[in-house]
Amino acid sequence: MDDFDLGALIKDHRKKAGLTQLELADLAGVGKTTVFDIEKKKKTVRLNNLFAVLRVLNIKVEFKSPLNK
Amino acid sequence: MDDFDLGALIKDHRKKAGLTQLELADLAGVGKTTVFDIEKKKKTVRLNNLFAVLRVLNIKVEFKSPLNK
DNA sequence: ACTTTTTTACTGTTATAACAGTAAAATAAT
DNA sequence: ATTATTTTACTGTTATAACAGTAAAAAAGT
Repeated sequence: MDDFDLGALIKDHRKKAGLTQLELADLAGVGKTTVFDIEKKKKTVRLNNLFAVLRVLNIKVEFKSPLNK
Repeated sequence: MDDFDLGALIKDHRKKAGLTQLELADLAGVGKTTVFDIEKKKKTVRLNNLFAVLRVLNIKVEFKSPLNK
C-alpha cells in the first residue's frame, strides 16, 4: 500500500504533460524542492502540497477498505 | 477529488474498530493531536503520518489517472 | 563537441506540523 | 443525576518541511 512508487507515477505524468519540475511546482503553487522531494519518494511531505501536485496532473486519489469497497 | 471527507472515513473506521483517538494514535505511532487533526480534515498533515493511521485501519490508497486507468 | 536545459544536491532561513500537557465540552456508561 | 470516558480546543516547545538561492551533475538539443 505504501511501497507503491508514487514518485515515479508523478514523474511519468509530468513528463507526459511536457512539464519541468519547476513548471509543475509553479502550477501547483509549491516550491521546486517540494516537487523534487515528492518524486524522490520523500514521505514527510505535506498532504496539501502532494494533492496540489496531483491535481495539476489529473491524478485522482481513492481510499478503499474492506468495509466501503 | 480533494473535497472528499477523509476525516469522516477515518473516524468511522476507527469507531468500527472500537478504538479511541488516543489508542489509534499509539498504534499508528503518532500523537493524539495528529489523529484529531486528520479527523478534522486538516490538510497540512504529513503524508507519512496519514499513511500510518490508514495502515492501522486497513484503508488502502489508490491513485488513478486517465492514463493508467 | 558545444550549448542549453533540466535535474539533483546542498545550504541557511522561516514557517509551521507534531507533540505532550492541560482543561473544558461532549458523550457514554452506571 | 453522577461518574467515567472521550473528544475538542488551547497552550508552549521542538523538530523539521518548505522555500529560494546556488552550483554541480545529468540530459537534451544544436
